Amino acid sequence: MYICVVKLEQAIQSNKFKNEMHKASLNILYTAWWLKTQMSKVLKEFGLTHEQYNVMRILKGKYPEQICVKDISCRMIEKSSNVPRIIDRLVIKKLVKRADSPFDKRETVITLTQSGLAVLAASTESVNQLMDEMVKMESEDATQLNLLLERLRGTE
Amino acid sequence: MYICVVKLEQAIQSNKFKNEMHKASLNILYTAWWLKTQMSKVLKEFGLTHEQYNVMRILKGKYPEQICVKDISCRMIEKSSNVPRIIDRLVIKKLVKRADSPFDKRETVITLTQSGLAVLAASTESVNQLMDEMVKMESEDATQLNLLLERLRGTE
DNA sequence: TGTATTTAAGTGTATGTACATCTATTTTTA
DNA sequence: TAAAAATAGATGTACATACACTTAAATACA
Repeated sequence: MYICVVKLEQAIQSNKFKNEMHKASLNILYTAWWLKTQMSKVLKEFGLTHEQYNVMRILKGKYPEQICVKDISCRMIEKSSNVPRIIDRLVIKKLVKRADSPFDKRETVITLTQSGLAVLAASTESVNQLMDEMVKMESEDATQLNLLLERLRGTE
Repeated sequence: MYICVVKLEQAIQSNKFKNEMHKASLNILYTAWWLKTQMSKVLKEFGLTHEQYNVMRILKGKYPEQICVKDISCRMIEKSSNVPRIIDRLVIKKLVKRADSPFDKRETVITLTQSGLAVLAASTESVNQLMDEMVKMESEDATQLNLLLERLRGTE
């Protein structure tokens, strides 16, 4: 499916919004879907899903330290992600390794493999390139956007 | 799982952002997940998922006119939604009806039932109430947010 | 110290997404 | 007008989400 660049009204074929806040909610949901879809296209070339990529990024953030499943979960953007299952698929592709924690036998610790590091580096380069091409926004606008999103969630 | 109100850095336990735009992307994804999760809690009381609710809202927008599956699809926020399957579940719950189109035998037309209308009205009231309590934002801020999201997607 | 509680991870199920494919139609066009 | 192309919807599969439940291990505490 081809996704052309369109305003929200065109994208969802509606201009009946209760108010600006209602429109903003739909705009956030649509923009999130748009971002994920664009990124997924690039990641697919590396055989990765958006969520698998997210887990790998988190592992890279601590590399070469090992990190347990719970600590990955609490760093996920979507908190209800089922991390053990995402890891299952990364293990099959030999991009990460599972091991028992030496400190707590309940925990499983995960590490990127050499192959995982390589795939992550290559895919990250493609993703960054896509973002540079796709997202046309000044740094000040991005800062303002961050401010407004935090305000919306009531964190200030 | 309890979702407390937190800044992005706390939410994903990271403050390593490549730049403000990178942070904004993650912020959009997180805020979208947060909005969906909060709404889903309310909708669950009515036995509805976020996507089922979205389909019903679209049907309401044209009611009492019937509308075909394709026209629902192109109004969905997430364009890759598998609308026939969402409708399957609404049919089982007798909230919508399927019928053959009299104009084009390939098409299936969908309408809300009386029960569907009632459930939609009640759930919409709850959702609106939630939004009023949850989202603390001035109308001017919402307008600015809409402007920035459109700018990010390159539609101006 | 022994029992109760909590915690970590994994697993089962219903729902949804992303994408490919199939069938029945309608539209195009040679 | 007959064959080819396009379209609408349904369906199959892999992956993910949301949430409940299980098991094993660690921690709390009586």
